[in-house]
Amino acid sequence: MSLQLAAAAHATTGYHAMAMCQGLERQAASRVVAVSSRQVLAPGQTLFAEGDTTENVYEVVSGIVKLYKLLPDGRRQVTGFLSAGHLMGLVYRGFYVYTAEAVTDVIVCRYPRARFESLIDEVPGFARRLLAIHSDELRVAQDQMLLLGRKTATERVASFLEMMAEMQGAETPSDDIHVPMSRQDIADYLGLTIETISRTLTKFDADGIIERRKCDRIRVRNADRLADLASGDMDEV
Amino acid sequence: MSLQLAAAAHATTGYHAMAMCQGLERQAASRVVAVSSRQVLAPGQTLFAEGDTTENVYEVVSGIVKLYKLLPDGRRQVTGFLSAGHLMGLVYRGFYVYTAEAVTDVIVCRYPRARFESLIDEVPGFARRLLAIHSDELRVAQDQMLLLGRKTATERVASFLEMMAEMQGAETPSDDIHVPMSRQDIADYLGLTIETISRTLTKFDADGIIERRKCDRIRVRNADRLADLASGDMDEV
DNA sequence: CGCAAACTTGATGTTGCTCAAGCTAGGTGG
DNA sequence: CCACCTAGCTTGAGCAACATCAAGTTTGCG
Repeated sequence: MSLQLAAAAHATTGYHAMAMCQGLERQAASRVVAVSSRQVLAPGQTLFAEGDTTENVYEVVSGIVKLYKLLPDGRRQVTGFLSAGHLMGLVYRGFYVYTAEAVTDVIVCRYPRARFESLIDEVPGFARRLLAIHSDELRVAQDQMLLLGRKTATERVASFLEMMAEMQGAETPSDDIHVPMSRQDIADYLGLTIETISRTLTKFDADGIIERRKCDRIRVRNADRLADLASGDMDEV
Repeated sequence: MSLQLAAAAHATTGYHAMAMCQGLERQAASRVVAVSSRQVLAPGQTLFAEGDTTENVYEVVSGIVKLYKLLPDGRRQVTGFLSAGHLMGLVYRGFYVYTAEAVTDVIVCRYPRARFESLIDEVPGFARRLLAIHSDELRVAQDQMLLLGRKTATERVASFLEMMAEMQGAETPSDDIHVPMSRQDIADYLGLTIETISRTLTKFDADGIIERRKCDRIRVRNADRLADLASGDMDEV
């Protein structure tokens, strides 16, 4: 895809500045956009699977993608939910370490690996940008290890709700947060079971911390309380 | 420190090629080494703490370092044990996200952040090298999430023993593996308690999978069995 | 309206935690 | 050199948090 064509394609979709290009000069950003193309996914569709050779790097343009790993007997760990602006498959070499699957309708931007890699050396500031993205992912991963290793079920669910609120910009704190993923996805993300997720949400509702509108829509009624629970500060109520 | 002085300093210690310089040209590697200096740590000594501003990047030269995060009430999650060649504090900007503490006697190589960062743009191939290191750390973090979220105590301890064996090069598979960290460190790494670690090792010993020599020395007697347990393949014995 | 999938709720079970007591090894001083 | 002391490890008994198993209930879709 030529630079012009790519620019045109993105212009028609109303999508101009890839998150990956944040902080890059106009000329540099153009070169990154030039090697990209778009792909649409329906809910449940797999973008790539754990163990596949890394042929592309992807950026989420819209929607939510879940990443997960499996054990031989089917136990699953969701390692992350990605919203617009996040990268997947940025593995330096070899194989994807997780499966990526669309949770909602998703649009991703695809960068072929070979061309993507050459940009690292050619585009000024691009490597720094990737390092920044990577180090942020690592920070999130560390937090998740703390959650999985040491937090209680209550604290995990509270942390999850905080994350979802933040993911949605959390304009008005009293606004509904949208939870598009299934209870099973949440459970596999938090290292719990669907029943524990359900019961914990019921308890939060009873305690006036949240209000359950529909199963995929939750209103936070006491954000402070939720934050305390999430951080593990609270002497467990 | 001038390039010559740095080279001399490292020559006298018998330490020449930093792991960070793997794959860099001789000239490029020299420039990286030039900004570095060494630091020695006794067991239990803290290199930097979670929340400190990132002033240096460190590379482990010898010994073992543990990284950990704390919850307000003191619960602890060890996010990694690092051996020679691994990097710490490679956060793109801001604050360390974990505390780094020496487990054994440790020598680290220190790179001041400001000078380190300028190398990213100046030294050819350096950024790629850092990306490769980063993406490997991310892979390890994903594996650890799977362990913490979905593996049983038995599987976790087996995974840990495998990791320790690999960390030591695992020349002869029948060799002793050295476990320099305390039971508390292991427990906080695996999201378990010291009692569970102890009991699980006792069980492995009784089952002929390992032989406990001393509390910090373990011989693997049945590596295949251990590998099966670690991967979660086994229908639990 | 009816069906299926997803969610909630309840009763019971099990893994790993807590609490408590011995044991062991390594270091210290008499 | 050896007895003592302490920190860390092991072992045991009971318990709690969360999982499992089993109904119900809601939601969304054809």
